[in-house]
Amino acid sequence: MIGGMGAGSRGGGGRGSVTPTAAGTVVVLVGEWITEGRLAPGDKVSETWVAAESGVSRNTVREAFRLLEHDGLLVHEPNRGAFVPQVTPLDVRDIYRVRRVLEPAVVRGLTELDVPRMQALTAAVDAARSAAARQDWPHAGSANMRFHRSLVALAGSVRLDATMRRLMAELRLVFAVVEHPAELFGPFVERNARIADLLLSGRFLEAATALETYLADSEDAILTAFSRQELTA
Amino acid sequence: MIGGMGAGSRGGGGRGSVTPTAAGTVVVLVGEWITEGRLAPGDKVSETWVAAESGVSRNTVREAFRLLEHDGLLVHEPNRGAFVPQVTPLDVRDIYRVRRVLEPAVVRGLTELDVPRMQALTAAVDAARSAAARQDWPHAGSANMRFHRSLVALAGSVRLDATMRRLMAELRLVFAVVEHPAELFGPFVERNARIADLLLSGRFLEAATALETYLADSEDAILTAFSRQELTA
DNA sequence: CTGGACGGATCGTTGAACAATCACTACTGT
DNA sequence: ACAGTAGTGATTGTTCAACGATCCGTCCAG
Repeated sequence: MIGGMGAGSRGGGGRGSVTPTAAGTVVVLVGEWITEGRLAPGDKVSETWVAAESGVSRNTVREAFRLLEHDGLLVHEPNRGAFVPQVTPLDVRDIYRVRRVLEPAVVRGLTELDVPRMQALTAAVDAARSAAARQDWPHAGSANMRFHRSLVALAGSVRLDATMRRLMAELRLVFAVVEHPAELFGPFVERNARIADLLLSGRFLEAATALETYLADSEDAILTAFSRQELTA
Repeated sequence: MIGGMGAGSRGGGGRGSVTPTAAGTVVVLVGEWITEGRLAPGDKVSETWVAAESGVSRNTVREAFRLLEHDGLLVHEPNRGAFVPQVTPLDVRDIYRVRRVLEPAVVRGLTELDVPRMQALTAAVDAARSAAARQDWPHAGSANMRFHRSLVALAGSVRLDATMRRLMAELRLVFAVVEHPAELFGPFVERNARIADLLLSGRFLEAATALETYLADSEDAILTAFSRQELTA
C-alpha cells in the first residue's frame, strides 16, 4: 500500500491501461496535471515534488518520467531535471507535417470496407457532436483526436498507431495553452463527419483529399490561435 | 566509480550520445548484446543479471530497460520481466509499410538542394561500398541504415527523425536473426548510390520512384531470407 | 564591474530491504 | 494414475536512506 492515494484508477479516460502499476498511476496523474494546465509549458517538474504529491517513491517517479518523456509530455535535460515542453509554432508545423504524410497515406491505402473498425470513427464523431453542443471544447478536442487515431488505426499497423498516439499526446500539449476556443474545434466536427461518411461509402480517394484540406485548415487555425495567444502573453 | 566497466564510451557508433549517464551506458551495452546475438529473440533479460553483468545498480538497470523499450529493443511484460522481441515476418511487413509511407513522401516533398545535408548521404554510400568490398556485412547494414536515416533527415523534422530512428532500431533486430547474407545488402549498395545521385542532381521525383522500388525489393529480400531462416530453425 | 570561490538544491546512483506476483513442484484426494 | 491445490523459490515492483556529482545563484575579492 502506498500513501493516501484516493485517486485510484480512472478507467474511462486512458487507452493504454497501465494503471495497476504505481509508475503507471503517476504517468496518468502527471499527464493530467500537464493537459489540465496545473503544469504550464516551461515549468520544471521536480522529482521530489511529484514524489511527495503523488505519494510514491522518488525512484518510481523517475520511472514514470521516462514513460512521459516517451510520449513527448516531458523533456529531460541531464543533471537539470524534467520540464514541460515549450511548444512552439515550429513544433505545430512539424506535427502537422507528419500528420499530412501519415493520415492521407493511410486512407489512400485502404482497399476494403472494414465496417467494425470504422464504427470507432462514427462513435468519435458522435461524441464530438454532443460535446460541441454542450460547448465542452476539451471533450470535443479529445473526441477529435480519437477520430483521427481511429482513422489511422484502419491501416492495422501497430507502428503507425504508436506514432499517431505520440503525435496526439503532443497536440494535447498545444491545446493546454490556447484556451480551447470554439473556433478551434467547432468548424471541424462536421468536416470529420463528412470524412467518415466518405470512408463508410468506400470513396477513399475523396476522403483522402477531404482529409488533406482538413489538415491544412486545422493547422492554420491552431497556428493563428497560437500567435494570438503569444501576443497576449 | 562503478564496477569493472572496461567497455567505456564507444564514441563512434551511436548518434544519440547518452553515454555520460550510467543508464545510457547500460542502454548501449544491452543494445549491443541484442544486435550482436548474445541475447536472442525471445530471451528473458533479467534485471539482476544485467545489473551484475554491467556493474550498475538494479534500479539503474530498470531505467535503462525503459529506454530500450522506447526503441523497441525490449518488450516489457508486467510482473514477468523484459524480453527480447520476437520479430515476425508480420513485423517486417509493418516496418516496411511505414517506411514506404515515410521515405518517398520525404523525397517528394523536397524543393531545394540542401547540399551540406546531402553529404551525409554520399558519406553513407561510401561507407557501405567499402564495407561491402570487405564483405563486412554488419557494417554494410549499418551504413545502409545511416543512408536512409540521413535521407529522412533531409525533411528537417525532428519527429520524422525520431520515428525513423525507432524503425531502424527494430530492423537491426531482424538482421540479428538472419545471419547477414550478402544478398541482403550487396545488391542494394549501388541502388542507394543511384538514389543519392538523383537527389544531388535535384531529380526528386525520379529519386522517389527509385526509392519505392528499392523498398519493395528490400522488403522481399528480407522476407525471403527470413522464411529461409525459419525453416532451418 | 569582472571573475572566481562558496553553498544550497536537485539530480544520478547505490544498496538493502520487503511485499506482490509468477512459475514450478510436490502433495492430496478420488 | 491424475486433476486440482497448496507450498516454495525466484523475480519483479517499490520503498527508503544515503552520498557524490552537478548546476545555479550569491557573495566576496581584485
